[in-house]
Amino acid sequence: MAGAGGPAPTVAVDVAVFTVVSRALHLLLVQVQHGAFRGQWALPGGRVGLDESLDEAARRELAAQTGVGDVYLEQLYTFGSPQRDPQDRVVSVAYVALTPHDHPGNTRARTDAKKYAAVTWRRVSRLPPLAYDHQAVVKAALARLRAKLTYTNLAYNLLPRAFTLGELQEMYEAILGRRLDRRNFRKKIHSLGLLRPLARVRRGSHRPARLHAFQHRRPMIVEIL
Amino acid sequence: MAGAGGPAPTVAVDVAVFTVVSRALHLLLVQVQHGAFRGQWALPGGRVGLDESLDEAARRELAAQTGVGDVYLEQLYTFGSPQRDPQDRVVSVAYVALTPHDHPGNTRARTDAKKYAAVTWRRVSRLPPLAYDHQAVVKAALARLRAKLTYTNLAYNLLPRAFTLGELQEMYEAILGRRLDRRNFRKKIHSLGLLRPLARVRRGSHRPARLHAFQHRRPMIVEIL
DNA sequence: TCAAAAGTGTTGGAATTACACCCATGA
DNA sequence: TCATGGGTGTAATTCCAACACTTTTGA
Repeated sequence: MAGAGGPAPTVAVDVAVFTVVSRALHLLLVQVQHGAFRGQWALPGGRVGLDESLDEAARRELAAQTGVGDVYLEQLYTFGSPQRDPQDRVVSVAYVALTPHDHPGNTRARTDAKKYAAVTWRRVSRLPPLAYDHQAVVKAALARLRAKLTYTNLAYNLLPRAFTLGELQEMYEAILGRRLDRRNFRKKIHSLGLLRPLARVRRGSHRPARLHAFQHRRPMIVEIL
Repeated sequence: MAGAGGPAPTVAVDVAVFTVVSRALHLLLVQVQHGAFRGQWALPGGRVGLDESLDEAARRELAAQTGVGDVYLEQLYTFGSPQRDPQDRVVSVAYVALTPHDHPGNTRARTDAKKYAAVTWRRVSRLPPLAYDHQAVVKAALARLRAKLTYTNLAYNLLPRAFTLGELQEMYEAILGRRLDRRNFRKKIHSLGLLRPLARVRRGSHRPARLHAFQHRRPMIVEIL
């Protein structure tokens, strides 16, 4: 608990960043540059510095490796099996992060093509093999995401400012992996008073849909489903 | 993520062990032996070794410092603020542990008086000031415990093998901090089929109460309250 | 006029809450 | 006999799940 000791594990962070693109949940991956897993895909992350908190380290590594900033960030679980990294002993604090697809912070990962060549968004349903124990991390992150969507308003971190009720429902269906009854869904959302109808509508080759925004853009405990 | 680097935080574990003694929730504390917090009370814990997992480190430190073994153990959260330990940078993986009051593993903490002089069970409602950021750890541990009691059968880790329905209800009331309706509580517990009535009864200066045991002594997701 | 998504209520069943009296024992 | 906790059922309410048709627009 105090004083300097013998050999010790090092501390890293790994971040599972999710977003919803065209009705499908996507995960942000980077290509490993060094070591035994070189060339494989992995979660962005890296060593924790001496003078930064774990959250700060997660944000720093995420921005440095992918250009994605200003995400919702939540600590998930700490993975510390001695065998998880074959080279040396790394204890990794895993994070879940959420960001809207159209957010300026994450489009950078696509536009600055040279700098972020080894960065990609992949559909969660079609992930490549992942380095380290990152498949287990992603599995835990998905479970957390699914659970928290049902009893919090975290959805606001995945959608743009304005959206239709249909888009909100599609997002829930994409993440939870099941269909929801449209009438019951809207009834519930309305009764919770989470949303504010906007003046604008979204047009398409069908009846225009009213746009809505979240009343509050901060985490709240709300029983949604 | 790979290779050896510069100065790095060290990794420790801290364990918040709860039990229920005479209708009150208790927490296991140890006296700090070295450093700035010497003499103050703290959660048992210590450095993680190179060749052990985090769970193993938690069990090892718990047993070494308090003699308490064979507990239910669950990772809680990782605390990594640079200022949490004034001496050096320690990232601490916090655990919640549960054990029945009459369990052999924890009575050792009381009987081997010499070896475990600096170990004590304290009522959660009357905790002394704690070293490091352990007050925050305990707060998070309590929140986790309260939440999980309502949707899992973890209660079996806090009660002896055989108990009355009244004792089970008292345990819930002690931890959740609110009274429960006796008839509704029993109805719910019975309908879930979690318990097995035993032949024996508990006697007192009142009508004897039937003893029960948990049907399964392993973690299960069950909506209890 | 057609296709496509938006919008809207009701009903039956299930689950939850509130609530009061008698029972068996030891002192 | 009294004090103490053990044991039980019902009615009202709330919550949840199932279900279909009309509307508005662009093509």
